[in-house]
Amino acid sequence: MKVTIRQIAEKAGVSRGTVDRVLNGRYGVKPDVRDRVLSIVEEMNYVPNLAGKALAYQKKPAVVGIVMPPEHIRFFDQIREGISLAAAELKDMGLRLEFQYVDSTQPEKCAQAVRELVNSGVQGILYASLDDSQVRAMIDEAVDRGIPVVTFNSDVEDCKRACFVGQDLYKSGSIAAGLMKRILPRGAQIAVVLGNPKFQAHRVRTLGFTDAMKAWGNPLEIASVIEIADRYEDTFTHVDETLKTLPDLEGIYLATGDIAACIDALRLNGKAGQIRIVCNDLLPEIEQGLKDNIIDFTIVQNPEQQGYRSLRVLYDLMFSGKQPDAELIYTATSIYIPESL
Amino acid sequence: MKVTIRQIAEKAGVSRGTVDRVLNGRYGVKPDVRDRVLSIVEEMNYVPNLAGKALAYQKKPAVVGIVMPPEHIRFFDQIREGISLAAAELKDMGLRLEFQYVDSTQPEKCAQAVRELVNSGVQGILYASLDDSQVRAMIDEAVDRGIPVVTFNSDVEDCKRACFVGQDLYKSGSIAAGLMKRILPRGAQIAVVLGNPKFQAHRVRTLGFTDAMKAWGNPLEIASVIEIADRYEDTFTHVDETLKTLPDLEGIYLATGDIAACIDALRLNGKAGQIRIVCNDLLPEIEQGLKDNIIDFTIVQNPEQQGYRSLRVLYDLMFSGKQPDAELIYTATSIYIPESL
DNA sequence: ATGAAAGCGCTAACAT
DNA sequence: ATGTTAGCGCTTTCAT
Repeated sequence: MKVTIRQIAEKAGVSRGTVDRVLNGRYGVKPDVRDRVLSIVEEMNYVPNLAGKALAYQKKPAVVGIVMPPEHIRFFDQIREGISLAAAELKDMGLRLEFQYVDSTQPEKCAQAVRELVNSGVQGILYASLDDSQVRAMIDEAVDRGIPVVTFNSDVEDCKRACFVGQDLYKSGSIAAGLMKRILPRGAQIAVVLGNPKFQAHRVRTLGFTDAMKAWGNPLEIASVIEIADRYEDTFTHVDETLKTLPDLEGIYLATGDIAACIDALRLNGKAGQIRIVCNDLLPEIEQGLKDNIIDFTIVQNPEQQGYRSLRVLYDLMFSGKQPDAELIYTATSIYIPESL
Repeated sequence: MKVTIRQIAEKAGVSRGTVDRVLNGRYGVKPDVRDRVLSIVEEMNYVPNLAGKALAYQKKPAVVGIVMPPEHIRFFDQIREGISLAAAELKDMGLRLEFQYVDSTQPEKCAQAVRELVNSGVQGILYASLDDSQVRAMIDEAVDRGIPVVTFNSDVEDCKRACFVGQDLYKSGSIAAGLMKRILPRGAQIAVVLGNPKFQAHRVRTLGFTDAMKAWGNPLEIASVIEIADRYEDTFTHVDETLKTLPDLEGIYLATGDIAACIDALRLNGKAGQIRIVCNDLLPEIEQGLKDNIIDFTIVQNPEQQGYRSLRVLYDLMFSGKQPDAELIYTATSIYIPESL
């Protein structure tokens, strides 16, 4: 049978209330009693019963603050679905979600969102927004105040967050390289649309791609790396120019960037369907591109799983004190073709 | 605030005990009281609180019986991991797992396993074994006795099971076709190793593959379909013979069958790495084949997710009475290349 | 046939 | 500083 606080209390010769105080770090316990209880907890391998906790939390559920981009960012739709699924499963487990939608281009806004959550008394935070020094500082403060933080989809590095749930970006780049190598003849010219080097995701994917190519002795020729291609116009202009400069181009890897712009540039140059395209994620325009046989492969990062797992990991942390299995929890990276839809 | 049995009881002018009896279909409630309670339950949109239920079930947890192949079948390792993960999350939710490992070639043994679980009083069953008339009959009996059954990984069709959690086999075949089409030149000769037509998985995958090819106007020539290739010897002999008969063969799709045998046959014929191979799943020999660049692509069905979701769906069914979202719950079908490992 | 009440493990308000 | 106790929602035993 499982160990309960009652048994701990008996063995320690104190009341259940005291054990509860010790376990939840509340003030008002003599240090020696505290230590005795803790050692017994350790010795008996006590793990709290979640049903019991959940029931006790019914009146005032623990609040999980979630910082993420606003609802019109479609990429986050699937992530939100994953969060909803986990939330539905945890509906009676004593937690309540509080969303903070922030524009992820503004560092202060992001840090401010975390600050507000902390001040409003949340007991756990899920964060998917900008990686910035102000944000890092706020996350560290939250953790110091005993509020666990889990980042998802895009990480905040070098801070005290418990873990990150998201994609292995480097692997994503390597996979793209592997695909290109398989579908193009040796020596073919390709271009890489890096996107914006300020973003870790763009950089690391490109690195994974170029490293893999190098490791294979460069079976393909990376004839152009297009940077600063974030918005439609940038991307269109750059891709259009590249297509004109490099008439023999046979493939494009979009580490990210505006896919619609790339497709439009291809179409305008009469190259749609002729140049092999590998990109990331599964937005509506990418599904269309796959169906139209303009995009050959897209590499997906299981966003629903990212939402689902991050909430579960945080719940475990908050209610069981269970540390995540790893600091970086990667969701499966898989390859989609039109037939996958 | 949530509706509780207490509120139902008040509104119906009965005691909580009576409401409980009605909700759990226990005998000893006058029909008119019963109806009144039920209509109020309906009207107030009552959903049981899982923490409350879980706590009440602590003393004698509900037993989930799991019928699956024995532990030495490595393919099920990942599925077992998924089940374990779900079980860990549900550890305090009032259930206990009871495994029944059966040889999935023997219909009576499989049916018998289900029978024993039912007789031993389990309250839910997870089944992943043979699809057979005896099994179907036993599953129907279980369901008639109020014990929900969920099949996973391989379905049992035309029976009263609540749902199936597993792969979309037809899509898996189409994806294989899509890959072959992309990596081979038009008109190339390929072979399909069907495996054993007795198994639905083998048949349906092959059908998905050939249907897709047909729909595209047969860009590749299916020069040979190898049946009855279950064990090493069969597969080796057939593939070896095919390689000798068709010297121009450029690709092989293994809907299933013994991959090691296929690789050995390729090696002995000096064709390893020259003929493009697409297969299924991620067994150790397939990982090796990918790394050695003998296998080009493998199509994976997310077995861990199958284990995880099937247990969660069954739990919802048992404790919330929540019907699954669909009768067929498909886990993601994704494509792996060596870089995916 | 139905009501009353104890108990599942934990928390928190109240006592001491 | 520590003990006591009343719930949290549901099941189940014991009365009636």
